[in-house]
Amino acid sequence: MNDQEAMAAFAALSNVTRLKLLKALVRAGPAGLNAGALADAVSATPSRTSFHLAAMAETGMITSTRQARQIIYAVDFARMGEIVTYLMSDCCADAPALLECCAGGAASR
Amino acid sequence: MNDQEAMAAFAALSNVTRLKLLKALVRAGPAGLNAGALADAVSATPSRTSFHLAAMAETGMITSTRQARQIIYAVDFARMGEIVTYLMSDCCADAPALLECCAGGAASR
DNA sequence: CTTTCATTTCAACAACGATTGAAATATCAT
DNA sequence: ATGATATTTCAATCGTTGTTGAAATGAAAG
Repeated sequence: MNDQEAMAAFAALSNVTRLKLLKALVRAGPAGLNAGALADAVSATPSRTSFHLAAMAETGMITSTRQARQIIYAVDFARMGEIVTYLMSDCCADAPALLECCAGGAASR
Repeated sequence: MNDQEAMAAFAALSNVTRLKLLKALVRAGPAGLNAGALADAVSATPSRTSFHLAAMAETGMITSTRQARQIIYAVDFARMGEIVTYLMSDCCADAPALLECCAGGAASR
């Protein structure tokens, strides 16, 4: 994960529709959801949903696989991990004050 | 940290100049750096630098304090921690696959 | 092979973000 | 006060991103 990839990932996270899509996909887990269901979940038109899903897939954050007539999207958790890691180490140089939030923070709440 | 604040933070991270500024400020640590030094560090005009610093300060990512003629900027590490935490828990629901990157990942590399 | 369903692509337009250079503000020294 | 330094603000411009609805693609069913 280089700076450019990371920036693209952050850009993907800075839009309401895309953030909602990610949350819906996280909730769905590895099984994923099809485009139509996602459009419903985030109350967006098919075209708008497709546009944003394509943007997210471009960053590697999510994957897409065709299943008959539908296209199933799912979170790539490994890739999401890379993004968090980038933010912690590459970007913030493993600042001690930041590592705390991880040690006792996210995991335990 | 709510969704809107988080999105603003991610937007702040999705621009080369701002990412460079953050990295420079992380390197500088709690002492921070003045606007001029930051402009030099990231090879940007004063006006451009000021514009982006204001955007970053708006998100709470950095703080600014006047010291005589200069304005010193510094990373708010607690706030950065909140951003990481948001990404891990609020956004990704503490997905097990993600927590790994934190447990053995960022801290040890 | 036509119809139906699911999704994407496209073109047009509106909204937003970034860059530039010049002018304004703030602080200190003479 | 005047001048010098540090930084911000402003208006103009430009490129990028988001939205819309209509048309195109792809896959299955009759």
